[in-house]
Amino acid sequence: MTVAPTDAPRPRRSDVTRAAILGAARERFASDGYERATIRAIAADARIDPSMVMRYYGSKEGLFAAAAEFDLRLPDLTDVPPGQLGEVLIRHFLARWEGDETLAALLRTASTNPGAAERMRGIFASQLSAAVAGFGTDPATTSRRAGLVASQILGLAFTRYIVRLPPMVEMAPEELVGWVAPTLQRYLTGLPEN
Amino acid sequence: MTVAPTDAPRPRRSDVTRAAILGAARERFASDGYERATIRAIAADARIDPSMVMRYYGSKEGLFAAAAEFDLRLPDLTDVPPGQLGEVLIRHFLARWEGDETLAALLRTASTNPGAAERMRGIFASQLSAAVAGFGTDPATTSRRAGLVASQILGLAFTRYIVRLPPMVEMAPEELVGWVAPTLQRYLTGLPEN
DNA sequence: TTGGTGTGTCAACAGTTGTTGGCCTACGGT
DNA sequence: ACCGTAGGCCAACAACTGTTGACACACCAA
Repeated sequence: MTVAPTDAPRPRRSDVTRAAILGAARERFASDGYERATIRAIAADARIDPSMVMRYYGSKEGLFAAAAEFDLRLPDLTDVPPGQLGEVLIRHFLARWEGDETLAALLRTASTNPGAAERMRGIFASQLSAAVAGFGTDPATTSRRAGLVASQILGLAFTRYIVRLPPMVEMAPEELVGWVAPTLQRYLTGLPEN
Repeated sequence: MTVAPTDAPRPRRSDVTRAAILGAARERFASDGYERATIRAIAADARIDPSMVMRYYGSKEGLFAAAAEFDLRLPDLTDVPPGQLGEVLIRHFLARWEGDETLAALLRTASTNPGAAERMRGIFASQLSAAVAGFGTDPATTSRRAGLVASQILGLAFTRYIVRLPPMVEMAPEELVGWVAPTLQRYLTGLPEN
C-alpha cells in the first residue's frame, strides 16, 4: 500500500471537468438565478455536454448544492477590540464577496428556491450566530443581534450587487464602512431604544 | 353626450375577472417568484382560462408590470420632528407591507428579472429619494442617505419575509422598531464616521 | 328580432427544460 | 499487447412553458 488505505480519493482524470462545470454553474447561478440558469447554458460555458452535468452532479438541484457551498470565513472575533467589532465585520463582508460570486448566486436563488433559502438560513444561523456568540453577549439576545446584523449585511448586498441601486453602487467601500460599521456595532453591543 | 367625451373608460363587464387575475398573479408572484409563477397556475387560481390572461394583459411581462404596481405611500416627512424620522419611517414600512404582498413579489422577482430590478430602482430612486429630500438635507448626500435607508429596509424585508430568518421572524414589530429606528435616523441625519 | 361586440373556453402550436440511455473513444493497470 | 472502465458525445424523450387562433355563448343597442 503506497497511500492511506481508506478515504483516499485518488485524483480522477475528470477533476478539471468537474471544476469547470462548477465554475460555470456558479457564474450562471450568480448572474441569472436558479431558474434562468439552464443546464445547457452551464454545460456550454464549460464546453462539455449537458449530460455530463447530470452524471457528475446527479441533478440540477445537486449541482446547485455543490455550487452554493459557501463559507463566510468569519474571523475569530474574540481577539477583536469590542469597540471595533462593527468595522471589522463590515470590512470582512465587503472583502469577502467583492471577489466571490457564490454569495450572489445564493442570494438570487434564495429568493425563489426553498432549498437555497434553507441553506442561507443555515449559514447565517450557524456561522454568524456562532461568531457573534464568540465574544460573550447575553445568550438570550445573541440570535437576534445576529439576525439584525444579517439584515443589514444582506440588505447591503442586495441593493449593491443584485438590484444595483445607483447610490449604493457608487459608494466606495471605505464610505460604506463609515456608514454601516456603527450600525453593526450597535446591533452587536448596543441596546434597543424601547 | 351624457358623460365626459374623452377619457371616460366606462366600467367593463370583465372588470371582476381582471381583478381576479391581478390578485391571483400578485399572490403567485409573491410566493413563487417570476419564473415559477406560471400563467396556467395564476389562471387556475382565478378560475379562468390561461388565454384570458394573455388577452387582458398581453403577455406574462405585461401581467407582472400590472401586478407589481407599487406605491410606498410615504407620508410627508416635512412635518415630522427631525428626531423621529427614523421611527416614523420604520413604522410606516412595517405597516405598509405586513398587509400587502406586492412588495414581496417585487422583491422576489427583482432578484432575477432585470425589468423588476429596474422598477425597484425606480421606486426607491424616485419615491424614497424624494421623501428624504423633502426635509432638506444636503443635496449632495441625499441620494446616498436614501440608498442606505433602502439597504436596511430591504434587508429587513428580505430576511423577515423572503428568507425568513427565525430571529427576524420572531421579533415583534415594536422590537424591530427599537433596533432599526436609530439606524435609519443616523442614515438620514447623522454623519459617517470617517 | 337581429346583429355585433365583449367574454370566455378548447385545443393546439412551437420552443425550452431537465433528464436518460446508448454509443464511441482513449486512457491505464496488468 | 490487452482489455476493462472511465470520460465524453449524440439523440431523444416527456413534461412544461408562453402564446395563439378558432369557436361558442351572452349581453345590449338598434
